[in-house]
Amino acid sequence: MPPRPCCDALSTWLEPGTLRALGDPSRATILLRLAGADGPQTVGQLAAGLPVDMSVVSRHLKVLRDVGVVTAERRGREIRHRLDCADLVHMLRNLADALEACCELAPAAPVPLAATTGTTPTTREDPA
Amino acid sequence: MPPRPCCDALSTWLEPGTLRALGDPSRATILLRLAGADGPQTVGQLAAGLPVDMSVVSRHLKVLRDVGVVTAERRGREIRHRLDCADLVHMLRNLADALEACCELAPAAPVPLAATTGTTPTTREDPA
DNA sequence: GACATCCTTGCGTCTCCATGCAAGTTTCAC
DNA sequence: GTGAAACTTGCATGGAGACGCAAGGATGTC
Repeated sequence: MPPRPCCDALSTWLEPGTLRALGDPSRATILLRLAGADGPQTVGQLAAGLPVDMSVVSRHLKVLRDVGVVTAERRGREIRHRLDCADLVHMLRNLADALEACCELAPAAPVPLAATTGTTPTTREDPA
Repeated sequence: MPPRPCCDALSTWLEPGTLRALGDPSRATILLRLAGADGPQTVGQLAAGLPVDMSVVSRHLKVLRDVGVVTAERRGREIRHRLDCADLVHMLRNLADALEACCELAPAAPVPLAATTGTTPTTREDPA
């Protein structure tokens, strides 16, 4: 089978490393706290609200830094962490686009007639 | 700290289970093959091009079905698998939007004016 | 019915990783 | 210098999961 353009894009943007980093519940909680905080957070601040040791939080933050989702800046004794969403948002949107393109090209059943895949099933709905 | 709207959305769309399912290299390969194929693929077809046992592919497909990324349809002896991107694309886009909103609200540097690092900020209503 | 094909599941193994504790490193205060 | 605070890292442990093999359904063919 010839390679498809959508497949190239998909292989580019489907990054198991980044997705796995986001796929851990503890790291997801840390991301949520970083997102909900009023500014950069220290390791101690993040660990204070979590039921795990500070060393665990430190290691999770390293994983998140390694995939570029979090950046850190030394400030005296403290190290202030903040979300760095730009690359991640870019990746997620490109991944979504690539998936959508692939699914539009490969419908469920082999199209028997000129059945256009007209309905774009992008149900936009957000929580309250 | 008070919850922010973007944080609510983020906690809604940051699904560790789905992200973890996508975060395995073998499963990513399976997804790529499903995306690049010309139509629904059987377990045997998918396993044929992978260096793992068919039972492994079968289990990976079950994981992908459980998170709604892949659907299966029995066809005689065979079970035809295909990508089911709609929900995943929806999730990825909402996750990207939520992340972007959070990062716009929490810039790198803390707010200079009248924002002492105390418990001052109570639910700043965001423009977005 | 018997048999083959396609796939799933039970089981044992092995690797990875999340975690906690303790020790080490870096920075600031004195 | 000494000491404290804020993190990081080394080490051990427990659990989850990825894998292969073999046995067990499910379905079609004869």
